[in-house]
Amino acid sequence: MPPRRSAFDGQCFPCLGLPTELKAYCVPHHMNLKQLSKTLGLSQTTVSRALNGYPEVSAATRIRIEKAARDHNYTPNIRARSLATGQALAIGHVIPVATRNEIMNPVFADFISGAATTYSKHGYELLLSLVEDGDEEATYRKLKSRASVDGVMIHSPQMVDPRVSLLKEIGLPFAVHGRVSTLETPYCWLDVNNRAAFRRATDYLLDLGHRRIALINGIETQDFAYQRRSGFQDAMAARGLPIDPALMRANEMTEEIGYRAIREMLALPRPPTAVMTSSMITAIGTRRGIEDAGLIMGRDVSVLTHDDELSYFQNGGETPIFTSTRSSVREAGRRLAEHLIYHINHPDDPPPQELLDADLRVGKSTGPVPATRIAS
Amino acid sequence: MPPRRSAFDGQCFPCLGLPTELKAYCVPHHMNLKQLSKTLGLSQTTVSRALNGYPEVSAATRIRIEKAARDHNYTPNIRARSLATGQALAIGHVIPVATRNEIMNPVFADFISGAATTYSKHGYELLLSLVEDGDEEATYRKLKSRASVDGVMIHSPQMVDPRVSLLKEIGLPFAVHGRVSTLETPYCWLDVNNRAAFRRATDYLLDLGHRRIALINGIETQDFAYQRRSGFQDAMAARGLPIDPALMRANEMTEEIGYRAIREMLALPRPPTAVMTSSMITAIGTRRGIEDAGLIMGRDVSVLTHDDELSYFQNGGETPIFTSTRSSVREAGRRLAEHLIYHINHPDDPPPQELLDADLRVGKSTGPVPATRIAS
DNA sequence: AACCGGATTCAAAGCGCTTTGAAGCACTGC
DNA sequence: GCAGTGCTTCAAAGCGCTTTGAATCCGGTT
Repeated sequence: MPPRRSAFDGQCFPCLGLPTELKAYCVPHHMNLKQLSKTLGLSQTTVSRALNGYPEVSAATRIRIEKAARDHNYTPNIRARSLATGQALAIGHVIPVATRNEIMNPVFADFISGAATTYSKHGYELLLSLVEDGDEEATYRKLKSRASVDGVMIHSPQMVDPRVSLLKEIGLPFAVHGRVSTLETPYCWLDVNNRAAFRRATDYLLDLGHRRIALINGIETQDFAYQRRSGFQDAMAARGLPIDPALMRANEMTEEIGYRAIREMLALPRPPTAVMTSSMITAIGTRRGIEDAGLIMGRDVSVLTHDDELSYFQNGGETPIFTSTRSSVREAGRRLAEHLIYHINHPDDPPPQELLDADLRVGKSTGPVPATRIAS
Repeated sequence: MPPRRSAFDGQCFPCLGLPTELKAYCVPHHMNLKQLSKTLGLSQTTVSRALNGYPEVSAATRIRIEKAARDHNYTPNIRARSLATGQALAIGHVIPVATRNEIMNPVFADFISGAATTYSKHGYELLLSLVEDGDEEATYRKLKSRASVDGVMIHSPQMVDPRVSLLKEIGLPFAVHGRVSTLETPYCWLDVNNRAAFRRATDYLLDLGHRRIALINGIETQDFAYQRRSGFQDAMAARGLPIDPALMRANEMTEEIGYRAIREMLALPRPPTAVMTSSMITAIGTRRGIEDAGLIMGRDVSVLTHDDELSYFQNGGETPIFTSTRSSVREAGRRLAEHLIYHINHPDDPPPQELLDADLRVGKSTGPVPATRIAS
């Protein structure tokens, strides 16, 4: 049996701590609309309208109200507002806490900090739900039935992703960071043109004379990883070149994995002359592997990576270290958040979709095939 | 001028998309209390009480109500509830997004996922605010005046931390993960006994015969780092041993920093025989540095680290790799969240405080001073 | 002088829930 | 037969806000 609580009644936290006989002295420190309008000698309607920017308030009154609001440090109680409007003014991010905690994926961190910028610009809050594997569905349902959020953001979409149909079923608006390629129906997404970007990047390496090109990819049930491999394959196929399975990896994108992969590949009878990786972090491991093998990146082995422009893993300054397909994940967060909010507020419009182009940016990590290997 | 919105009126998102003439057919999919009690032929009062576990409901009625709630998938609208109770049922985490984004600090990730467990157990939500440096104060004030949260969690407390007095001033309950040692007044915190742990750990190394012990610490404006250094110094001083400033570092706790630090120290005329680090991540870098120098960890150089039991950086299995002072940061998150919620609901009680003991766990990374160096 | 219409302002209803204070009910004991 | 007593249940008020529909004001017309 939970303890019984009485309503807030205007008392602030410090006052709640006062002995009972003194509580009467607690004048609410936090102005509410009723107080404010009484102070001003106006109705709540007028004050509310003035502060929300509606036109039917005279200029003089508006100025007076705005000043008073500032002076008394008034901010509308968001819970009350959302009850009245039916909007939660919050966006949910549901993160599975598997063995590998998605929350400290640096891509996630940058994306979310971009999205947060947009949220706060529009007065939305960010609700973070960390859930054990398997509780995800229940969490989405609860978010909906409690009316905790107006919509949710979907991270790391898979090739086949059950979340999309679930959310459509329960009627919770959502936006996908990436895409679910297997899906036909329209939904809100923002993605990088991974396939085209990797095709172009592969072409770039091919033009430099490389033929044995390795791909150290992310796990290929993830949509983006699948797309990148397709782009890679497209480019190779277009020139009628075979792909050596020994030069293809699909795994988590850690430094260590990048290191091991390149070490193993360099130990092959016919090692690659160029490597493409799906993440800066893997690329950094790759560089370490190349150096540890006594080779020089950009001369002996070329490295081309996708660069999410993570704030934590900058790709050099003016002259980038790694040649890369480049697209800011933070910017993606900002933009997709705009789309989601638009989608929430315009349910009748077709859901916003956006495909960003990743530009190819040449750095110091790529160069022509070393003369010694041209034969191979 | 913002678009005008009408209240929710029971329509769900898919129905909002229907052409106007069909909207009337939208029976609210999401049961609310009024509907539910009408269905049951009971008053809202009774239903509410039954579901909230109050005693004044007959057993038979309660069972009937609970069944109906389950059948209709009813969950109370959390916004309405919190308006009525005056509780927000949410906890805020305010994270500064500086150049180095705190959000992807693995310690933060584990702590927050521990805390989230507790939150959801108690029906609280987790509100994440990412703020630019300098906007922190404004954010806390806004959280308070909008009544968005019942309390906030303070991460990475500094030796002198302005957040504590700010929160006391605005009357927002808080809990500190760590402590602010300079502070006298009582507040809610949970900390590891860093000083004692590092003193004991140092003693352990001293007992193994080590005399030249290095400390690769976190930035020492952070309270925990200061405490650890104090513990280290205490132990050295207690045996009348001098500390070589060349063996003390205080920096971010990355792998790279650990690597560089040990490489530099091993290049000294009198290199250390043992190293203490403040984080597993630094320790991993240290190990790499030792190996790259052609030495063997645990034989040539001992390494002792603090182990937060991060899910992402496990310290081996049954037989740990690193000897460590050990305390689960995830467990800390769980417990401190309990404390914060208690504190919020019992403002008259003294704020909960807890000091966890970090146990010393012997692994393979430490051993007696190598014979060749005993002389030094 | 009465009337009109646009510009302002307002009182009241309602969002979905909790909680207060009171009422209904079936017994018990006198 | 009636007040007294628990045990259940209820109607209504209120949380702080938005929004509807109506009222008021005021200068300009008729």
